[in-house]
Amino acid sequence: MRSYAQFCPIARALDVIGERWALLIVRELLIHPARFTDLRRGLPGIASNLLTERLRTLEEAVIVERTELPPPAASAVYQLTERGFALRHVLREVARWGAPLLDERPNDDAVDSHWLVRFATMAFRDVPTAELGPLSASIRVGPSAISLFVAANGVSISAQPAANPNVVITADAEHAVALLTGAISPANARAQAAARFDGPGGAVAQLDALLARIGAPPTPNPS
Amino acid sequence: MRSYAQFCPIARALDVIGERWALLIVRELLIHPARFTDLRRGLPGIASNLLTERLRTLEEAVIVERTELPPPAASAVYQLTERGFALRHVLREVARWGAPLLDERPNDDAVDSHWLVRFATMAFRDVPTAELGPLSASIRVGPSAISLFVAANGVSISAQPAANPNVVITADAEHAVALLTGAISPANARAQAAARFDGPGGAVAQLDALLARIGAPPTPNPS
DNA sequence: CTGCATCCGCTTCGATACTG
DNA sequence: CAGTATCGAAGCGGATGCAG
Repeated sequence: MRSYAQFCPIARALDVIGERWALLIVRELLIHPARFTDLRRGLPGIASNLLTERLRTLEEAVIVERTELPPPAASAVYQLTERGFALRHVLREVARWGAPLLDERPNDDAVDSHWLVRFATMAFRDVPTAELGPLSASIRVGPSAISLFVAANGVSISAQPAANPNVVITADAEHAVALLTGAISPANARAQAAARFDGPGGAVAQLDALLARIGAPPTPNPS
Repeated sequence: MRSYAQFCPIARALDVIGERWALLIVRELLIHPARFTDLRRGLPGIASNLLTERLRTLEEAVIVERTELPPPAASAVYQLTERGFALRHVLREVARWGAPLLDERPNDDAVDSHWLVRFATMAFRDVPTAELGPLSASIRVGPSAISLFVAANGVSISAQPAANPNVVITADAEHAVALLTGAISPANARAQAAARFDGPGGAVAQLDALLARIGAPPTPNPS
């Protein structure tokens, strides 16, 4: 990409991550390391040569690392470096900003629940669940729905609908993303009628506790 | 821009703000509304037809608003809508991520202090200064330097060096941006030897108090 | 199958010139 | 000052080919 040639942290950042597809590749790798073909699956429409080129650029920028797997699986895996992983903060804000757009123009793109799985995976990755669960929950956002299974050893996420979830959370995309990125508390979301939690009070309380562990609200600073 | 056609808040956001120059235009407008030519000045290298087209796209996306000024100044001003202003959170994270890049490749782009003025302006825009100041400070980052004038009615920022600043803050770009976006406290920055505050203790304490009002540390959540 | 490289038509960008 | 018009260059998207 042509550089903006400006001595400014934003311009410098965009020199590296401003190219088409670059942030979406990072988005994919934020879930877990992936192979070339896995990435293509998650990025419908990308030309293979472009993916090759982007991966090279991201490797040069020390955002992505290419690792050759040992012989049994003669293949290469791409994963984020620490600097690449730091982009989760950028993507979190991009997602928060973009979520309302999903509610506005809900239905012309291919709809699958992959995006919800992604956010749930990121949200619950390192959240402690001791003393919580076992319980199951479903998150419904328009046509998308995923399942959560909370156990003492962590939260597992599935794109399949759960049989009989203890709690069903229903929200629009904006507030689902806000909940899953810690921008809003469950109580607050309910107070605004922005989310519904259907289920027995005890289970809802447990989910509240779980969601509260995702993180603090966004920085209120004016920068 | 061609749409990613994916039902995902990140992809939808990038459909709108992922085009070349788009976020830099928003960056300019975050300081204050600007006219076409003001924008060109802040975006060296942009072609005039591209700026025209981007402004139109951003207007359609309800990020930018075009306002015709009344007759005396027969001109148009571009300013951010609320949705556009909300992009400050995205740009804050982009800046935090990109700041270390400035320290790595310090010196091949045109260097001016405009970028520091921008961050300081954003940082101190709505910060209360009652009981603080009057005092002056200088922030030095490599070849760039700006001046701060703290008074009871607010903080004014200048790209000119102050004559005899009460305090001189010296830091690398990474930590200067971290300080000005509230990602790190002054005490913490000094403890890491990431920033120096030179001046009498009383004045430094006042600057500490000022910087502490910028905002809380970044959200620690793992999304 | 995975991980590319090459070719080609199309879109977007960038530089410059020009106009109300 | 605030754009529009033009045109070559670069980047993108899709198809295809191919080695390991």
